[in-house]
Amino acid sequence: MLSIGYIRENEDEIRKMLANRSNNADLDKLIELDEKRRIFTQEIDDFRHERKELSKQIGLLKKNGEDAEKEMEKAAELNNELASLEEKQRETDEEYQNLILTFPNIPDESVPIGKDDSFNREEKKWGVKPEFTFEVKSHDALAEKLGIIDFNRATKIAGSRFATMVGTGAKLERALINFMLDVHTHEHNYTEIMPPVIVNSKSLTGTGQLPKFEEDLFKLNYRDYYLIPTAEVPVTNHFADEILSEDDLPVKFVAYTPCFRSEAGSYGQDTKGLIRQHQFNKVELVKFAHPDKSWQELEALLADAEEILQELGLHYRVVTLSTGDMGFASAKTYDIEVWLPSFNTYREISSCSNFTDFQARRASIRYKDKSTGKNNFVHTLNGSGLAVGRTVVAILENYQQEDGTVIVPEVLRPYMGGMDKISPE
RNA sequence: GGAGAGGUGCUGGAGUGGUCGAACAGGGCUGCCUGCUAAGCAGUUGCGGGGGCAACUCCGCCGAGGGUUCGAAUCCCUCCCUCUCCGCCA
Repeated sequence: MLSIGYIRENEDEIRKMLANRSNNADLDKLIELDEKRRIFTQEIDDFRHERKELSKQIGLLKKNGEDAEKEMEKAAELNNELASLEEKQRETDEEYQNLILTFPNIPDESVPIGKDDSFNREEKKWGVKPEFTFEVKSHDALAEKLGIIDFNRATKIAGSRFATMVGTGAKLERALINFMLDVHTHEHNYTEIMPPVIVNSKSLTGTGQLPKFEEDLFKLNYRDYYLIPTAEVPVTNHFADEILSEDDLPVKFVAYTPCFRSEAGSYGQDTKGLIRQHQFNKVELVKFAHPDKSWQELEALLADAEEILQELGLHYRVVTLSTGDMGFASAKTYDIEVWLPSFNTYREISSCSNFTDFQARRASIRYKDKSTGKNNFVHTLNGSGLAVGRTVVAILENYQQEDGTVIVPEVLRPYMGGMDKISPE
């Protein structure tokens, strides 16, 4: 959420920002509602003040055994007027709240301006594209031949966009999770946490998935419950409605969770294989940072995610998402895209963002400034470190051999009982 | 799921209709004192919002939302959460 004070004072900048993001949030309406809301608030405050004074008088009069009829009538009249004002304010306020929640975060100046992903800026490449002397197979073809992923049975028991990992496939998935968690906890000093994977709508509003993106979520038919689309939701909300000590910043968490996405609106895209699933595993990095430090924390976060790919020996590039391609809550997003030979392109495997105070404001996550004693909003950041399913895809495709076997990257072998090659089960 | 108890400020804990944003204690902060530590003395100490250049001032907040009343932390209703016992269960 943006600060209404900032919006009021920087109307032109906000208008330009919305255009850059191709967002049609109604700024004029917001400003109008804000003014209305403040006028109502003022009037209601005045009425309440008057009523308070009257009530005090009534109390005193009654105590002295005097007649307070006149005052009580006056107070009842006041209450009538108050009630109608309060009703109007309630409506205005609700409309205002609903509207301001649909305003996206302001992109950082370093973000390229453009309407879609063609305006994303490539920042760097790491490693080299693997060369193949034979025709490469797609990961799903390889996995089926090896008998390590069963797509058909997953479809039978759940539906499309699900997969069952079998034998070495399941072991590879688990090895990757453990490897990633170990690197981030032991080498990068993140604290591992395992949060609920079901959350309420308040949490989803806090991180920005609601109210605008409800159709992307799986809503449970029980209470106000949703399956998480990413660990960002429960982990960022870990400190919702709390005030942290300045000395505790930055707080760094790493969480492994399954993630659930409806993938509404992606019909026909990536229908084959593991790329786009309703359920997938992800190791997520989340930081709560001091506002003065969040940009350097973003660079560090990106480096932490990159290291996983480097240790796995996977070729990738880093791009900065353009204003039109970046997420609603983000001020700046780096995508790490891994090379996938069968697609002959780079595909997103991690997304690292600085949300500045946008989520902190929605979820009310603050820290107490030591020098001023004031409470300020922290900055929140997160990034995949990494999406596990897509890492499996990248390993299968990049390490495939002509005979259909797959070499296990060295760093994973200790996690796979020493296995150095995946052969047919 | 059943029976009972309870949710108050950083913490403990008073407060059952009127001047209570809330006694008291602890903690924190600031002075004084002090060889160090501890103790002592005095003061201070919640969050959000509106108005004002400012000193300041006004409104809201005692789990959440409704209701009764001139007036609610206090009374009533609904919900959420916590604790104890029982049932069930991994």
